[in-house]
This record gives sequence, C-alpha cells and structure tokens, in this order.
Amino acid sequence: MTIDDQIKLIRRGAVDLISEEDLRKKLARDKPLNIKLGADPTAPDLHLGHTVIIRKLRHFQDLGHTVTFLIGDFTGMIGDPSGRSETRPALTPEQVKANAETYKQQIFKILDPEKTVLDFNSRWHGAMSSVDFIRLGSHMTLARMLERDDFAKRYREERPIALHELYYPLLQGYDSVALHTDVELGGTDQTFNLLVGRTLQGHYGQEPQCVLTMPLLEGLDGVRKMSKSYGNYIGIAEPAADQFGKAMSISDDLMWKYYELLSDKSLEEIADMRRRVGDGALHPKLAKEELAMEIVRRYHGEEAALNAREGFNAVFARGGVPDDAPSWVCSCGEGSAPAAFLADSGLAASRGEAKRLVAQGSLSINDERWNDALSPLPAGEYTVKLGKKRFLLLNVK
RNA sequence: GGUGGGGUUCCCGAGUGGCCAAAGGGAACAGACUGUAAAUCUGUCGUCGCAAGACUACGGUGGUUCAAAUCCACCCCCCACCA
Repeated sequence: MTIDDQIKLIRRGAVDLISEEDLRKKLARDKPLNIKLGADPTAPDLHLGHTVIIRKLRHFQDLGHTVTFLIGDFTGMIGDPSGRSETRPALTPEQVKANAETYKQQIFKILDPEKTVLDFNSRWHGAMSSVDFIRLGSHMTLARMLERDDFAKRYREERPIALHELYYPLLQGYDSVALHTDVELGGTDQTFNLLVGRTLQGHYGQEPQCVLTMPLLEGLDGVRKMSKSYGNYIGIAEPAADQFGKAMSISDDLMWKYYELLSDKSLEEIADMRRRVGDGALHPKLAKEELAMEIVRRYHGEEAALNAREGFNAVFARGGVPDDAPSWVCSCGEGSAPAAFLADSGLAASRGEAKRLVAQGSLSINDERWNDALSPLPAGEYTVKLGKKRFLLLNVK
C-alpha cells in the first residue's frame, strides 16, 4: 500500500491530523508505529461513539502497526477537568483490574488482540517522585495552559480551576513520553491534551507524536454527543434487536454521518448510495436497514443481523408481536382490569399512567383499540400492546 | 477570616404566606402524519382513587400561623466577591 493510500485510510472520518507531513515521515520508515489511545478506568460500557476511535485504531493495526490501549488508572484519580466535573471516587486496584477485563472483552470485538497491548499509566506515574513531578511542570507555561478551551472558558467566566486539574494534560502527555508514542488518537475534545504530548516528547528528547482527532459521534437524537448519561447511545454489548431498532430510529441526515464513521463501506460506495437515495432510486429506509445490519453483524454476527431485521419488520412494519414479549398471568377480577395489569406487570409505571395512556388511545388488545381501563377482562389469553413498543402476553385465569 | 448569593418535581428554572402538585423550557411518553424515520401538530407528564378527594413532595430538623416551597431558629451542602 502506498503512503498516499495509507494516509487516505487514516484520514477517513478524521477531523485533524497533526501533522500529515510528520506522519508521512514516520510511515516512510516502514516500521510498525506505536499507536496510543487513552481510556478512563471507569465506565467500561462501550457504545458506538467510542467505536469511532477504536475502529480507527483497527485501521492502524490493519496497516501493521501496534496499538497500546492505555488505561488511565493514575490520571483517573484526577478526573478529566471537563467543566463541572465532580470528583470521582477513587477506584480500588481490584476494580481497575475488573474494568480492564471488561474493556478487553469489548475492544477485542474490534481490535486484533495480537497487535494490542493493554497498559496502565500508574506503572510510571506511580513511580515518579515529587521532584519528577515538579520537573514535569516546568515544561509547561500557565499561558499555554490557559489556551485550552475549557480552562480559558472557566477562567473567563470566573469559575474555579483547581490547580491539580492543570496536571491532567501534563500527565496524559507524559504517557506518550513513557510509551514512545508515534501517533495518539482521541476525540476532538482531546486536542489540547494530545498536543501537550507532542510538546513534552520534544522536551524529553523524543520525536513528537502525531495527533489524530476523530469527531464526536452524535447520539440518536442527532444533537448531543453520544453518551450513556444522555441515554442516546447504542451499546456494543446490547442485544441485536435493540441495536437494530435504535439504529433505525435515527434521522435520514444522521444516517450518512453514521455511515462515514461506522461503516466499512468505502466513501465512494456511500456517496453513490446517497445519490441514489437523493434521486429516489433507493428508499432511505432500505439504506438505513443496511446500516443497522452492518452494525449488528459486527457485534453479533450475520445470523443475528438477519433475525434482527426480520423481527423489526415483523413488529413494526407488519404490526406483529416480538418473540421476547414478556408474559403476565393474573386471575380474573380486579387484577384483570387493564389499569391493574398494565401497572402490575410493569408495562406502565403506575395505575395513573396506565389510565392516562388508555385514555389517550394507546392500548390495544388483540389488535383492537381498547378505551376502557377499568372493566376486568374475562378469562382467556390476550395479546396486549401499549403504544408502539410495549407488549404483553396476558393470561387471565 | 469577612461579605453576599444559592439548594424547588427526571434536568434547567420561575415562584417570597392561601388562587401551588408548583409558571416556562428541555427530556420522556402517547395520538395524528410516516418509513417504529426525522421534522411538525396535539395531548399527557407525583401516588392512590370511577369520582369527590386523600396522601407524599420544594436541602435537614424544629418553630410561628387557621394556612408555609414561601416567615423564624439551628444545622448540612454549593457558589461568588473581598482579604
């Protein structure tokens, strides 16, 4: 593969590459490069937003390079100074180890274990003396630090910046020194920290690393970044049907962004598909199904992907009931009134909510709209549907 | 150390004695429209109750009052400014 082709693959979907010239130089040596990605020691529940960067690591592996997946167990004690950051509870070594295990299980769905090194930055930070620490600080100026978006903003708004937070970028940068990193990856929000690594390596007599930043993937709402706390994510460990359904719920516009950042299709193929949707030759729903399939296939395999699509269409296109619908048994009487069994089974949060939903016309029983929340159902078996997504197989004794 | 501003329902945020289960926005949910799209429009959005209504809720604990998210006391926690 020519250097031009490699650069093209590396640049796909990326926001910044600093600098392309340096990277060409490194690649020209034709030796495996050290690629680094830092990860927080907590929250090992990866979603598609994380995979944007992890997939980029995979690209590097495919080009023959070595990846270090670095768990920031030491920096985790500081907490990334992202505005209103709360102090994170310190994790025990056991917890860190357990989290690292979970990371492994998840990242190796994408990364090649043979070409991946798992490391912890407490290995070198923990061994530093106070003198080393102060020396580390001497390589950075306050002015430069205040260039960081986040610090600049807080300083301007007269919000507090604790001193130890200033050390976060330095420690992260020092990781690159310790690992002799050639290329470090991160989200665009990491740009400053990544550049500090470049600076520090220079100070410690190393060739500065290249920095590759990836965009933050928007969540299902298409507005905020994908994040567990916003609840707008697709987790890579989620069941196939959920992944498929969530992928189908994104807007058509967002679909193209997802294609670019998450799909293995070439940019040409994607552009062609987009053109065909544009002139009506391809229905956007089909294009989206293909995307959803690709995502599910990656984490669950081909068969699961086919099943997910079939299940999705059976339920939503043809109004069926999913195979895994929960069932509920109650005896005829008070408990068999819709308001009662909807709340008791957990389909609705409370009786009040159940009644409201029924009043709004969201309940159907055996495919018939049901407006009476209070009369008990006679004995028998029923298929209950509440809204579009909630189902119950009801057995009244 | 001093001074000032705050802690309200899932989130943001209004409310400074009764008209407050608490404005407004967001999120969420439902209906219409659809491709379970998105966008839009409409509605719902503490618990129990068929309802009337009852109960629980405005940082905590007490108190004043016929009546407190609103007033008082003490406590806890956050923030800003001055030094």
